[in-house]
Formats: sequence, C-alpha cells, structure tokens
Amino acid sequence: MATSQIEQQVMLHLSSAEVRYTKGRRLLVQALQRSDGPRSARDLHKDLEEAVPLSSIYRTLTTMTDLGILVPHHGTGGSIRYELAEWLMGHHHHLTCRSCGTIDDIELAKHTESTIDALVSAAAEEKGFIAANHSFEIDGVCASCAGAGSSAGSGG
Amino acid sequence: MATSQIEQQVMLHLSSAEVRYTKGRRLLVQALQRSDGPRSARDLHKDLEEAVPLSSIYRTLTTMTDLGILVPHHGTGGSIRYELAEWLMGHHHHLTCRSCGTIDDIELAKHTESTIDALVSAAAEEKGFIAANHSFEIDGVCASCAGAGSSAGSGG
DNA sequence: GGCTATGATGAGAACCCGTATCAAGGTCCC
DNA sequence: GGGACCTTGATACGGGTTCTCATCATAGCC
Repeated sequence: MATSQIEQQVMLHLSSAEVRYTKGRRLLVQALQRSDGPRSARDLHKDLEEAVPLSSIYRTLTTMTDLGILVPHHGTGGSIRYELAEWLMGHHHHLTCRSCGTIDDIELAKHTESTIDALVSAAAEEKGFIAANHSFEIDGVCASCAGAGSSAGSGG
Repeated sequence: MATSQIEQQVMLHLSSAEVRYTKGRRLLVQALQRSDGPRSARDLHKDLEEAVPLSSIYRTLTTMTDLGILVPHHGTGGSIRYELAEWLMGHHHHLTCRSCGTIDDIELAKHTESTIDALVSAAAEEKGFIAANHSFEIDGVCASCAGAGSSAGSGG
C-alpha cells in the first residue's frame, strides 16, 4: 500500500514519541484522511466496518490528540469529532450545515486569515486576554440542502 | 419586581408561542442574564441554589432553545453551555481560557464585525454555502491566569 | 369563586458517550 | 526463543442528558 505524505509525517511523529504505528492506528488515520471534516468515534467505528473496537478507537483518538496529531471539536450532537491537526491538513475552518448537520472544511485566503487574526487578537488584548488560537464555525445551509429546498425558518 | 427589558422580550416571545413564563423559567432567564458567559445546566442548578431541579432546568433549556431564546454552546468539558440568544444580548464572541476554563463574552467593533462577516460570507459562497451566522471561539489565557503566572504546558 | 382541561413540574430511571481497568496478544530487543 | 513492554479488546464505571409519569399550577369558562 502506498503510504501517503500525511501518513509518513504521522509515522515520524509517533516514532519520535516512541509510540507504535499499529494497524488500528493506521486505519484510523486513513479514515480521517478520507474525510471532508471532523469525525466522531462512532463515525469512525462505522467507517472501519467495526474492524476496530470502539474502545480502541477512543484510546487511539486520545493518544493522538495528546501527541498533537489530532484535534478535537466539540460540536453539536453531543459527541466529540476529531480531525487531523493543522500542521498535517493546513489551517482551515468549518462550515456547519444547520439543515443536515454536515461539517465541511473551508480554507480562507492567507490575507483573509491574517486580517481576521489581527482583528481578533487586538480585541482580545483589550481584555487582557492572550489569544493563542481561534476557531471559526460558520453556521448556515450547505449547497445540497439549499438546492433541495429552503425550509429553515429561524426567528431573528 | 422590576422586570428587565430582556425579560419583557422573553415574555413576549413565550406568549406568542403560547408557552407560559413560569417561576422556574423566570429564575433561569434571570440567572443567565447575570452571567458573563454561557452556563451549563449544572452551573445554573447551583446558581439557583437547587431551587429548580436539574430535570426542570434541562427541560426549560431545551424549550427555550427550540424557541430561539437560548443558544447552546458545545465546548470542552462534555457539557453544553447555554446563553441568551443574540437578539437579546447582542452579537458577541467568546474568549475561552485554556487554563481555568472560564468563558468570557467579547464584543467586536461594528466595522470589525462587518469586515469579518464579508470575508467569511465570500469564502463560504465559493463552496455554495449560505452563511447565516458565525461563531468565533478565541482560545488563550485570560488576564488573571496570565498574571498569576504562566505554567500551562500544553503540547502543540 | 369553583370546576375542568391543559401545560408544567419534580423525582427517578434510562440512555448515551467517553474513560478506566485488566487480562491477553504482539512487537522489539537481547 | 525468551522476556519486557506496549497495545489491544471486552467490560465496568461515571457523568451528562433525556425520558417517563404521577402530581401540581395555571388559564379559561361558567
């Protein structure tokens, strides 16, 4: 099997932490690579056709999060969704469809990012807050739901 | 009892939905009004000195969320935190302290908001996504934790 | 003011997600 | 090949949230 660039980086990262890149962990990373957005433990369990037990998935997710390979997202639905960290996938944000719940990745242009970053850091500093990172969740209706027919009526 | 502007709006909203503004609901809205940021069901339970049972709090939170009076925030810690919706409290964002976990509200200047809004909407539209709202979670260290001494060692 | 229908409450059980535990299996090093 | 250590897999456990149902309160009507 051809090992992807990302997998190689993960392997390096794991080996430098003296953690093995086992079959279960490999499958999980591959499943996350195939995803367009963050996935929950249960999602991954299904994706892998239950070849990897839930307990192992949870453990692997925790291990890789501790190592900075994965990043958790506490979104709607009550479950934590994980995705590959920014140093593997690049800095990006999320589009959450309020109709179907899909979470899609979106990348902003470099200058857009830096503009937002500057604005936000300045605002945070006014409160004596040292901003380390920002996460941006854009809420709306995705292309397929918008096309299927807009029926989302929200007060406001 | 002096009824605040916000409570009056909540009352109107509830009555138009033919939902009663009972004592428990009133206490909950008042507790949320006093807060600087979103609160979990357990927080509110304590705030109200357990005068309102947890099950009632959960039910009220759900009811008011459905009616658009409250907004849920799924953050770290595994619990959902609620706050009054933007049409009651104004548009704002959150500063989350990675040291003490406090969530504080922050308002950006009007022109900053509109700048961000324009940038985000444009990026979302490229993907056929209709942006309705954006939520901005700024992650870092709050003033008191930064002053107390930086000892937060997190891998990343 | 009393009666009735309906909504809301309160207490607990049930449910789901995620974590901790522990014996068994694999892998690496000698 | 043998031992030490890491990892796995199955299960028990804990916390947060939802569900259920009998009881209570309120609004509407007379």
